[in-house]
Amino acid sequence: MIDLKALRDDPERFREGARRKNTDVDIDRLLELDTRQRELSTRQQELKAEQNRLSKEMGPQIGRLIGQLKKASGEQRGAIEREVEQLKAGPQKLKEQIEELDGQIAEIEPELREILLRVPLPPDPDVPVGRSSEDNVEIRRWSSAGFDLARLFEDNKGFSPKSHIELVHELGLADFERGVKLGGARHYVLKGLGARLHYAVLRYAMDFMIQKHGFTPMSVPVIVREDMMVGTGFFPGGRDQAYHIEETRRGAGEDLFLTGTGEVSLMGLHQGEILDEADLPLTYCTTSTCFRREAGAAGKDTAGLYRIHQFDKVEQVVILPADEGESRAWHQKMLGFVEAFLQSLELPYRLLQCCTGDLGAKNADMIDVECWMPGRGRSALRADASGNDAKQDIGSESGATQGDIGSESRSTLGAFGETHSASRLYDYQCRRLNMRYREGGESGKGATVFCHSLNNTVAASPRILIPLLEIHQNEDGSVTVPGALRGYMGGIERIG
RNA sequence: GGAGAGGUGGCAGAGCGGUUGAAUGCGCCGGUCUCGAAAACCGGUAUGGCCUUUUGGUCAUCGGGGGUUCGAAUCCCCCCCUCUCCGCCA
Repeated sequence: MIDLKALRDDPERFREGARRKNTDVDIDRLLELDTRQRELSTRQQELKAEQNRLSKEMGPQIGRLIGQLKKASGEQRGAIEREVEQLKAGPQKLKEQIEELDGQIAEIEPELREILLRVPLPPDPDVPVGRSSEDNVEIRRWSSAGFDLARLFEDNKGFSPKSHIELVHELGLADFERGVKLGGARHYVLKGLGARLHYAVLRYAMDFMIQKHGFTPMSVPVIVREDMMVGTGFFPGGRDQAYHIEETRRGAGEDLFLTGTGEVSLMGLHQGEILDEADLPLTYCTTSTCFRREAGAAGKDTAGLYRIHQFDKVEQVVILPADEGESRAWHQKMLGFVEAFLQSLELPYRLLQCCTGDLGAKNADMIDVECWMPGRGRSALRADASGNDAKQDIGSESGATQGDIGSESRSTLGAFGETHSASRLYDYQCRRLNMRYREGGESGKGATVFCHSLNNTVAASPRILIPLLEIHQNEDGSVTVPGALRGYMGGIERIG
């Protein structure tokens, strides 16, 4: 949530921010409602002050009269009762006026709140302006020795690559048919060494963050209250993306939601708390199962492990004092962790500076990491082999960007595919979550300040298995397990 | 799942229709005393909003929401959470 005061002071900054983010939000309406709301509540507040004053006076008087009433007889009673009624009449009028204002305020509040929750955080001035992911700007790319991203996979390795779909079929690592039988479309089963590889990546990613970078591991709920979804900024905008557990429909409890990322619970941990500045920054990581409805993605990436309803993800989150420099520095650090992680797995990747149109409401800045997927961006020719829908063109949807290799050969193209996303949010999330710290430490008298937060993926599997299998495949159809994972695979060096 | 007890300030804990934003203790901050420290004593110590140039004023908040009342931490309703006992169980 943005700071309403800041919006009053400089509405143009937020109008421009929304424009750059390609977001349609009626800021003038918000200002209008805000002004009206403040007028009404100021007036109401004055009435309440008067009411409180009267009440304090009347309390003892009425108490005394009621005492008399008990002892009084017949005629006296009537006189006393009338006196009490008279006393009550004054505040009664105030009460009616207050209630009327209450009604007026209640009328505008939901709309005000709804708009306020949707006003995006303005992007930082150095974020390139653009409309969609097409306008994202590559920052740098990395590739392991012996693999040249400027050349085709074939030219690098001397053979034509298989897609991960073919590989998991042939090596018996996944079972899509039974996944769909169990959970419907976009479900899958990882089996045997496929499952083992999945867990190996997750455990390695977790240890990487804990042991190398001192992050605190957490095991957190994936079922959360609506507050948490709103507080972390996923609602109301992303309501369609979350699975909704409608407990109230069975007449009990409150509705709950399945989280689409560990970020929700990691950030929600300290909701409503005032933290000790000495404890900051808090650095947390978690492995959690993530659930996404993929609403609006019908027909996209229907085959394979790319876009699915359920996956596991190691997520990193940092909560720090409010400081732009710190925020920027940590953003780079968190990206650095991911780069080192991918390099240790010998997975070529690139960093993409997301443009303003691709940021989402809560980010001031966002940098995506995309891994090179040699089997991606290929036409139906190959996908056909796995018995899946032959009409789709896997390379043309958002989230994947065609390699700039310039080859016309459809069977050997390859593409980058998004595997990580590093967000910098300033106080947008912490303001919603009411998560603060006291300046100058625990015993200080400093003001309470909203924390800043950042988050980034460490590894999301099975999506990360796509480059892992495709990059490390061998000509004989086997896949070499990168050295970093062997310890988590019982020493297995090669699959198949 | 059944029965009961409870949720109050940083913590513990009183209050159970009016003068209570809230006793008291602990903690914390400042001061007195002291060469210094401790002890003792004195004073201070919630969060948010709105109005105000400063000073200050005012409203809201006693798990959350709604209601009764001139007036609610206190009464009523719904929900959430915690604890105890019984039952069941990974």
